[in-house]
Amino acid sequence: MNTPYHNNQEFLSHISIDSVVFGFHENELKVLLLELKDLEKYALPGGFVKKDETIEDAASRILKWRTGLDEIFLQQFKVFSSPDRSKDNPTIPIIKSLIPNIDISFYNDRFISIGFFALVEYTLVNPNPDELSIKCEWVNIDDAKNVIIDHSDIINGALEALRIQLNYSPIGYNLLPQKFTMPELQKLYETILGKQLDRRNFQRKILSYNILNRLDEKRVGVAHKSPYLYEFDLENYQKALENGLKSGW
Amino acid sequence: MNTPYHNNQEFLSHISIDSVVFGFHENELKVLLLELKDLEKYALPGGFVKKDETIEDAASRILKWRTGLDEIFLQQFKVFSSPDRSKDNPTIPIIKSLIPNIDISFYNDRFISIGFFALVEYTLVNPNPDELSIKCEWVNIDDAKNVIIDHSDIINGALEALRIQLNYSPIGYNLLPQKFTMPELQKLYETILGKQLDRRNFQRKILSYNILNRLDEKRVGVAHKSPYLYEFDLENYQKALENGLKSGW
DNA sequence: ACAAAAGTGTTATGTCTACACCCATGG
DNA sequence: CCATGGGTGTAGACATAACACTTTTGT
Repeated sequence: MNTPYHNNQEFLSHISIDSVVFGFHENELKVLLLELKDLEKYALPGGFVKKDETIEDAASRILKWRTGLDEIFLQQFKVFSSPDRSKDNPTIPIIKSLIPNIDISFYNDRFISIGFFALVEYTLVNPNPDELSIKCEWVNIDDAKNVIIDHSDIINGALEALRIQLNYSPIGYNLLPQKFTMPELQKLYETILGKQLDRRNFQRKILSYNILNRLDEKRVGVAHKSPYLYEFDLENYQKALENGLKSGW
Repeated sequence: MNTPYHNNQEFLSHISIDSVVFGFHENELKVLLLELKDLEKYALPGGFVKKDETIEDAASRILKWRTGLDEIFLQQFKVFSSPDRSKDNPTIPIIKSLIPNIDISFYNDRFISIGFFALVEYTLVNPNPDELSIKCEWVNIDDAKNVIIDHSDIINGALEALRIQLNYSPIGYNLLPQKFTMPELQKLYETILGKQLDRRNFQRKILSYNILNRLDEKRVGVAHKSPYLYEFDLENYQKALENGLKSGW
């Protein structure tokens, strides 16, 4: 079988992409990580840029392979370029042992990595490991610690970018299932921000954007009072994206 | 004389840097552009990344060469990667004609460009052209039109990033001389944002950040009532940078 | 019936907006 | 002395923060 790692001559040298894929499940913010073979370390899903595609197309292609999803919300947020990051990359021995005849010089070069973050609906993802990894799985963001190279910096940078993004666009649409409750949306915000928010003030503020429709349905089978279900009002949601949520200056 | 264009084997292939250097003068927002030889086109100051430096160091080195300034406020904001951007790069013929024996294949490769924006104090800059350009000069941002490749996109992206930055940090420090008046600071904000602001509300908001000291001096020799001079309170300014200006959520 | 969570409302506080007035300066 | 811009203040609209009561559900 041909994998991306064989055909390194179709990629641009020195440039890689690493994506922090965020998902939300059971009130926890998760990140998609690969567990590498023979190491007890994790890595971000990443890859390289083909000679005729944009970095956005590359990130999209890579994540389609990892998650099965088309049309992922993706955003570049920072380039990571420390010269040290290319030293002692623990995936190189794995590649060498798995593909003995490979031209390893491509991987031994210095790489500058473009960081993307992605927002996906947890339940739609089919995590798919590659030949370097034993598994691809969701990890709670607080537990995403034992990672290679500077991937910890990349994760932190992505979270920071996500927090800023929260002030400019209504993030929930990409992370939640179609129907969701107000407390679920609030938990999402609280988890991203890492702080508690007032229930009533949160609801008022979110509703003031006019991007949610309350349905005539409630979440049943849950303990205590049944909360209403909401969905995003796509038309107003698009408008809100164009105008931006905050004025600032 | 040896210039960067000769020694292309010391650079990473496929990766370039383009910087949008903002300055503020006579109530206008300016951008530093190079006028290319034999073309009636302008280009952003840019360059390549050495094999052992970060992109931030590269951007800093390149701008030191162009402006004479150390310690420039610099921030990466976006990577530009359209495959088309490497076709018909009008600087390649110039390089070829100026340096006949050069290995042009480096420049003929596809380049992905990392966009930075820089904020500098206009009066401190000594614009310095390179061998490809007849001059390096300040151009009003509205007149920065006749530029090569996608440099127009890069300028627009930088301006957008600067506008967002305005909500997170007090920009004026890097763009204004040490002493300045409130109307000057306001004009800077108005120019960046492209809209008028209320004089009194602006002053109140800026002062509420507690990052300015009003001096016992006024600008003299100017028509009408003499405005007070202000300077940044560096201690509080640093604090404000750490905490961020806006809470948002 | 009770505990726990959800729906809804109120009040105080602060921030933003839109103005009006007086003052100083150069012409 | 006057036109122009700068310094300062204030009232209303609006947003935010803090908090209380009622309702619904599963147990």
